[in-house]
Order: sequence, then C-alpha cells, then structure tokens
Amino acid sequence: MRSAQKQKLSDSLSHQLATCGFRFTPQRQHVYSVLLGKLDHPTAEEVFIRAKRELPDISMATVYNCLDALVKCGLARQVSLARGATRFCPNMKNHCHFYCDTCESVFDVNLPAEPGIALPEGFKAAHYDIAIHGRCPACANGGK
Amino acid sequence: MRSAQKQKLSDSLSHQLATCGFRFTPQRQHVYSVLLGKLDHPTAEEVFIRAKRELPDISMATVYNCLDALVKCGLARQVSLARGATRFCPNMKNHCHFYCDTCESVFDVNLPAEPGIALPEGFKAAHYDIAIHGRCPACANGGK
DNA sequence: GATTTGGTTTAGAATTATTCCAAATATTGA
DNA sequence: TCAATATTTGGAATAATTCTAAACCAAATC
Repeated sequence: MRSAQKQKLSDSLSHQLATCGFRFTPQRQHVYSVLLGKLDHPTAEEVFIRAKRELPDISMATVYNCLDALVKCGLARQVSLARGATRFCPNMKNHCHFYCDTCESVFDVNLPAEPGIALPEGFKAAHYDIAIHGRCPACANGGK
Repeated sequence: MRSAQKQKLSDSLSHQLATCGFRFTPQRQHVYSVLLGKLDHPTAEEVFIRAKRELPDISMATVYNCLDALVKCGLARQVSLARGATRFCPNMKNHCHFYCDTCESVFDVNLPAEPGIALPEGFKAAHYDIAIHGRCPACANGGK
C-alpha cells in the first residue's frame, strides 16, 4: 500500500473512532490494518496471532477491545455464523455471508439492495445480518 | 395439550428422527417438548434447566445431543445472533429473527418469501438465516 | 510545564459455552 | 431373546470471552 493511501486510512480510522468517543491508538490502528490485510473473516484469536507479528506485546484483551471499538464505530462487522468463535469483517459494503457448513469458510456475497422486511410496530432496525448456509463450490464437488 | 395432539407430535418427531438415522428417546422427546413449550429462543443451558424439571437426571451433554439431533432432522433451528450462547428455535416456518441489542431478546418476524439472493457459480444454498439487529419496542422507548 | 482525569493496555485469573470421554444403559433389528 | 449399535451420563477438558487491577498514556486543566 502506498504511504499516502495508508495515511488516508488512518485519518479515517482516527476520525471514526473520535466520533464515537474512542481514542486513536497504535493497537487499534494495527488491528484494523490486520483486518484489512486479509479479508478472510478471522476470529479474534486469528487477529491476535496476526497482530502479534508486528506488535508482539499486544494482548488478547486488547484485541477484543480494538475489535469491539471498530465494530462500534462502524468500521467492521461482527459475524456470528455457528457455534464457536465470532468472526470479524471490515467490508462495510452492503453484502451478506455464505457459510460453508462443510469447510466452515465464509464468503462475502454482494447484495443489490437492503432486504426491506416489514417489522411490527415499534421495532427499530439498526442493521441486517444475512447468512446463507450451504456448501461452497469446492465442498459441493469434493464431498459428493 | 390434548393427549391425541401430543401423540401426533411424538409420532412426527419419531418419524423425523428415524428419517435421519436417529433413535427416538425420552430425552429427545422431552427436549423437543421443552422447546415447543416456550418459544423464547432459549440457550442450551436454559433448555437444560427446563428439561430437568421433568427429567432430573438429564445431562448437559444429552441436551446438546438432543438439540443437535433436532436441528439435523429439521425440527429446530440453531440461532447465532451475537457472542455468547447459541439459541434454539422450533419454529420452522419461513421467518427471521429480530435481536434487540439492548435487552438481548429475540423475536420471530414473519417473512413473506425466501429472499432469493443470487449466488456465484457453484455455491449450493441449504438455508437462509436473516437476523435484524436493533431495538425492540420496550427498549426503543425506555432507553434514550 | 506540572497535574489531574479518564480512557487504554496488559497479564492473568475467572467465567461461560461447548465438546470430549469412557462406562453404563437403552433401542433396534435379526 | 440376543447382538449390534446408538445414546446417556457425569465429569474432565477445551475453547471463547470477559473481568480485574495495576501500569500507562494522552488530552484537558491548573
């Protein structure tokens, strides 16, 4: 990534954090860059392992804190697809997730528009989470 | 519930289990009736507590086993909405879930039709899981 | 510039959620 | 009825997440 681009990213991160009353810290910056570095829906544990390469002293608690801050300020989504660890996704475009029940991989699937589901009186929707379960191409073939 | 109705339920349970190669057991029957008894999306722990009232010796491992069997044979859905325990839902009609981020309650929301999302070549969808996050009527008013 | 204030990080303990295991038991099919 | 196999049980083990207190750090105040 070019340095100017990196600068831009950290400006927007800093701004988004500030908007929600969070401080900008090296840990948060790095956790965000780890998320952006590989869009494979890592768990907190996986983010922790990746973050450690550059910040060897970062702790698990901090990774959770950073991820939560990113989610709260709208720079990442938390993805709960099955029992087991929650995953994180920095793709904030309108999309949903395909979860392969066989290999447990997650794929982003573009959504043309928000679903538009009629809610009963009084419910206030903040966001939609659509998950499609099934088999990915590799598992649909291989696994018979 | 009338006895004839109960009989019918356990017939269909027995049949569904058999179809997937599972055996019909008193524990599975009771766990299923616990789920049907209160449609509030309980966690495995909550099911365990409720099931114990009638089957005091049932174990947590059995509750998980029963719930998994019900899910696999199509009599219940597993619902992952946030970090923390998975919940279970015996409503198999076409519906989605509204999750109140404030009080953590779950509500069923009717869906007129399946969403119909275009998947990339090779992906095989088994089922859709739509969750709407936001605030329920009580929390939308009270909080704030 | 020194001080206060409060958010953040850290390591590790604690808790929660789920899975695994081996022995005992129950169910199904022959 | 008997054998074969699935299921249940209690408890141990593991995985995922949260909590806690002390140290640290940045921004606001004096």
